[in-house]
Amino acid sequence: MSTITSIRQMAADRDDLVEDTGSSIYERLRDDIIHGRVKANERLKVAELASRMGTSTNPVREALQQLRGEGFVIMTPNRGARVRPIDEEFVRDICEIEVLIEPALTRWFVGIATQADIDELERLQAEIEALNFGDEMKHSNLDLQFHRLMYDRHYNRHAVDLWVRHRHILWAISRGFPTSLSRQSNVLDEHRELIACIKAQDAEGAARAIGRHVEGSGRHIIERMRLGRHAV
Amino acid sequence: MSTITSIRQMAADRDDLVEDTGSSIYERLRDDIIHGRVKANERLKVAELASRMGTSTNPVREALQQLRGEGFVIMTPNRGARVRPIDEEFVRDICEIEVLIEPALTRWFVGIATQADIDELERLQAEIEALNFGDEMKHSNLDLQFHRLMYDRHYNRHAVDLWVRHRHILWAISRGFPTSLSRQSNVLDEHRELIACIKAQDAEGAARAIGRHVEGSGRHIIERMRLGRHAV
DNA sequence: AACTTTCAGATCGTACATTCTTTGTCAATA
DNA sequence: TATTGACAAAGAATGTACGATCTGAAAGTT
Repeated sequence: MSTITSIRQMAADRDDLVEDTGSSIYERLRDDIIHGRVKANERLKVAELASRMGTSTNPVREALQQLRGEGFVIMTPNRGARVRPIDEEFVRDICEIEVLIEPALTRWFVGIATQADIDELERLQAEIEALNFGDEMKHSNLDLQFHRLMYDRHYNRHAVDLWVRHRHILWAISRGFPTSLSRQSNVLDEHRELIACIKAQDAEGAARAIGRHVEGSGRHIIERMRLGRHAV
Repeated sequence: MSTITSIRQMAADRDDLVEDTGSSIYERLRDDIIHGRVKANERLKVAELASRMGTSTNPVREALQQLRGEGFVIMTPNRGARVRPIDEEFVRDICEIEVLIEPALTRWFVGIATQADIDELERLQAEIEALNFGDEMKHSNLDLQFHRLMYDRHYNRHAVDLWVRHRHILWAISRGFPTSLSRQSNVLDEHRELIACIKAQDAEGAARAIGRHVEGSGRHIIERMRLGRHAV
């Protein structure tokens, strides 16, 4: 037993110098694409990436295939992979889809919400307001919990998965961007209105509120992208 | 060398009875999953698949990664891939998403449609009616052209890609299933109503029509799945 | 009975071979 | 002389083979 753990430890130590923070090749590549560290439509050469990542070509190839499945790279036969541009259009497209999906998920939630759910939403909202955008990471987590509480029990797993993926992407893009004061107050307002509608069993109102929420969030991200072009 | 070719030949011969029409490994795997030829949650072993496909393991691995990106298989580290169940729920989930997306795409199309577009739609519709569901493949192609004409120029490439993917999946599932007479007439009616709304510049009406179209199509596929559970 | 050891089966990583694309050079022609 | 075409060689993607590592379960040991 001790031998096994020591071997594992050695492997971990050996990789520390290449800074392998548990992040897989897939995640590193995706992050590079989302944050624009690789230019749009740039060609991704397997051998080059492999040497950069400190591995052989196979893991890179598989990561690229996965990214292709998710639409982050575009592959043409015998001609390799190119990065799909992650620009304002991309964000707008995703947000427009979410403007369609999230209201539907929310409408359904209004029908099944219990008092306990509402209490939990208000508790999270109170925590968010108390934090007041002090810690980006914590806020993001609370916000995630807030929306997850509404969507996680939905029967349409496919739609929820889509939402999760889109949220990951948007979060990765907007990470590091500061949230404007105006957007901050809007976020709080929209959450409060959402809770009020759920309390009043007003499904349509809740749907409209979440629609505005998503749209405002998207607009804010796009504005930030236009300003600070990757303040990594 | 001759040994290798003979081995390949053997593998090819063995698979000829499963019809190897030059289709890629990815497509074959995806087809197997969509058509339920591999059971839900079944484990997919690369070596086994490789020999079945008559190739080495690497192409299979990459195909699996791509399928993972698209959500058809679920992979856990060092533990391989499992099949994501493709059942009525899956179809319902996809259709519900399309019920949200396609009306939005259609609404936009009404705003940019030219007389030439309408003429082309009517031409395609006339062809569809003339064919009258005689040739499944031809009908599918015409129907694809019909909807593609409306969606292809949309600015939201992400939404259109999603539509294309979903349509491929649904088509793969419903291939081989006969279309009931009632559904046939409904399809024609819905197309006609759609064209009428576009002519009249009635965006909302067109959106409602396409919504009913998608919903009816989904319902029909699910009914067929319930009936012919193994008409492979 | 619980824990450890062992081993087969499968995944993951590396190295190499093959095939296709692309690029650059050189000669032939207008 | 400039342009085009063929052709060779480099570059890169795809496929094959094999070794290393991990998992799961069945054996044996205390």
